[in-house]
Amino acid sequence: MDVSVENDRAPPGEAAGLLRHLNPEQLAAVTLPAGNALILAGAGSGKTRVLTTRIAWLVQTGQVSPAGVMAVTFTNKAAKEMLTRLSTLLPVNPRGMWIGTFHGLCNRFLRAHWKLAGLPQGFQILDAQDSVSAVKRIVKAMKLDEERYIPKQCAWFIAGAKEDGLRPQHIEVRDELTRTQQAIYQAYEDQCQREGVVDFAELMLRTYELMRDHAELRQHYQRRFRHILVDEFQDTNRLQYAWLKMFAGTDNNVLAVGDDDQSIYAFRGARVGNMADFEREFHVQQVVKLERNYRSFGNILDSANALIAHNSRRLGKNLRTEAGPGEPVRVFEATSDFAEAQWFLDEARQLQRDGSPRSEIAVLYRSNAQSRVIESALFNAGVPYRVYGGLRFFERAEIKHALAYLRLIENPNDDTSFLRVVNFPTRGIGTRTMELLQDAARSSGRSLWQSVGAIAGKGGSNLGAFTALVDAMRDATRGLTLREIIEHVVQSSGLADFYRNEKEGAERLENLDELVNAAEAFVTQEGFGKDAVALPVDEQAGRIAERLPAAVALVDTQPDAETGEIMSPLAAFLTHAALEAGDNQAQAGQDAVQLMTVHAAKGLEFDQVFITGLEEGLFPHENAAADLDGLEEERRLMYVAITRARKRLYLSFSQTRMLHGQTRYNLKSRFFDELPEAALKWLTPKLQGFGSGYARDYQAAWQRGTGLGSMVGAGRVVPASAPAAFEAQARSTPNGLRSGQGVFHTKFGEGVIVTLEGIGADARAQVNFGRHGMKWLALSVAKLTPVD
DNA sequence: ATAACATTCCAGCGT
DNA sequence: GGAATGTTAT
Repeated sequence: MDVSVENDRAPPGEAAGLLRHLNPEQLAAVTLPAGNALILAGAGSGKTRVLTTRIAWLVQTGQVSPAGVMAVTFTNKAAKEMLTRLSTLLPVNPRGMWIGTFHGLCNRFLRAHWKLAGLPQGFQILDAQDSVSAVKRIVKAMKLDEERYIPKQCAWFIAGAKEDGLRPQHIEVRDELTRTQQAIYQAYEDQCQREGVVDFAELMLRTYELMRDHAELRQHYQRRFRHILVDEFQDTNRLQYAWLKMFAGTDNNVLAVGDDDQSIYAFRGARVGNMADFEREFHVQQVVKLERNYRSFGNILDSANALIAHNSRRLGKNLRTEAGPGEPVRVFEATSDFAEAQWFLDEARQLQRDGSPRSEIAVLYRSNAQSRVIESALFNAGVPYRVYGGLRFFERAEIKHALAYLRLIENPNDDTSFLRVVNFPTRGIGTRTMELLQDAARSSGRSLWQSVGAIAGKGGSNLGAFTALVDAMRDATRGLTLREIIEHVVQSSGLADFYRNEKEGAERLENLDELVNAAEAFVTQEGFGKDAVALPVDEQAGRIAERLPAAVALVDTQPDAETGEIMSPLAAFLTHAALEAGDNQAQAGQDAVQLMTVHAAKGLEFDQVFITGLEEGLFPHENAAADLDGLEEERRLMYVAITRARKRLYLSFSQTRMLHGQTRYNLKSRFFDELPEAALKWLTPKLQGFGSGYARDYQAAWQRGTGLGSMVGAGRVVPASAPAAFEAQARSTPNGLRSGQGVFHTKFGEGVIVTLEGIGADARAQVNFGRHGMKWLALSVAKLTPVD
């Protein structure tokens, strides 16, 4: 099925056609001569186009066969987009190439070499949740204090260690804390190995180690992938960089595309420094800068450029456009998060009336919790919207339950899945029984499943029934289609009945139906099985295998004699579910307003973009604003947000906001001071700040309209208790100060009163001074001047 | 063993 | 304002 290179070698004319629409810099990047190269690609400069055209050009000019290409991305979306675009550029089936996310490619690699990697053939992948609960079990089993060794933090520590390429024995033990962390890491690793599961970081590390330790394997892959292209290079971590070196060897060509100004993942180990290291260690001769922006108008770009100029340690890049200044950047100050949402709603409606599709209107925010207020406003107004992020489809509880049964069918030793559903729906297996079982498993070093027999006499009859149930599922589903398997499991597990009787179960039942649909879609997706095992297919057709030393079995797996499948559809689907958490809402196709975090917006663009919640403590986030590195990453995040907009950009902030269930008073973000005044248009009077007229009107309008906020249909309930925030704000004290008031302090500068306490000489105020933090001040001493 | 209730903690981004 | 835990009553 793979087409040989010779047949695809295009006439020169066709290759030239590929290049027709490129600007000079893009053209230079696409047609770079052999060698390693770095492309500094600014936002909206046609980065994906350059990457895909480069691949197509290399193939069409006969410089590489499709099988010799590896292209790595971070997100599934980016990988998919690359595949789609390539298929329009090339007459070749791009399946011969390795195109995917780092983790997806590692999965592919480990599926082919599972034996060599010391994994069971049907190894399963733990997502972040699973990983935390696995650590939790360890901490419990080791009888450690869960307050001190917080499972989430331990999981974070382990992932961090792996991303630095460190195994437990490499952890530097300095004190009791690190000693215990090391022990937890070791126990976690043993447990994963026993259960035949790997977490995300393990996919990367195991692949890296396998390449490092097996010369023949390494040579094979280094001979195969002549051209390696890496997208979003600024987001790579230490391990990914080492991994890349391992695949690249010394003779191959690596094209790294990145933008240091869009590095927003340092918090999870990304090293922008990899770009400089790459330039040095890979002897990069050519650095191409793409600075021509085809996305945004001038005012938007001016804002982005001015903002990011406040960062130090940049590689240096300035976006420019020939599109003219366009609309000014509009700035709005709201009195509350509710008012902010209401204002957005009004603007969005106006934009719609002016002819914009809803899907071209995006609301961006720093953290997921902020979506709720905006959702309420849209929901009450009946405006369709779509939220990205938050709870993803495969992360929903009911879906994870169903997947757990399916995983047990594939691999009964998966203790995480066992624990998830052993008593769900409830079948009379309580904590006492489970403790017995876990003790038995621990002392014998076997899985929970294997230990069921050991405690058979001690009230374990229900346990026996459970394993019998799963065994029966396995028997009953043998030979069925994936769809039938899932339908059967949802029924026979009792999940369907359970949710049918639940009050709020209707939506969960729908999701379970949706799971069946997802499976169906997965199966019909062309060549799903091949995707997981493309390597053997390549080998069968290819020439490369002949050159391989016999010592290394390139592929551990023999295809099923009957079906030719190397992986069962079920196993493949479970892998898919773990690696692609999926979208959270399946309202695909409908024209809807887009809601997402700034992180999720990276790589996307919209005609109209609203960046909301631009307040000190929120954006920049208080956990990041403390040190320079953190602050600079926040600024890059803001840069990413701004550069999403094509035509119009709106920035908004609010004086008050509900957070942790209570009202917080925030100052406007320092980023406003870093934007060019000439590009901005304040919709509310600037500097007059607190309680300005426009904002009040919106507030009043909101209060009039509320209370009617009845929700239609089943689903979430939207609180109608917004005005509470304003009562608190309006409450005055005898000395003339009130909470929510803007004040000036000679030392700390501008701030907002958060709380007032005490009377007379005892009167104290808690004031939020933004970047100077929250202070308690004695009013008899501190000189606070009202600023509005 | 389980359901109903009370309490605590959290809300920072993702493969 | 919600999930996830801990506690109590059946």
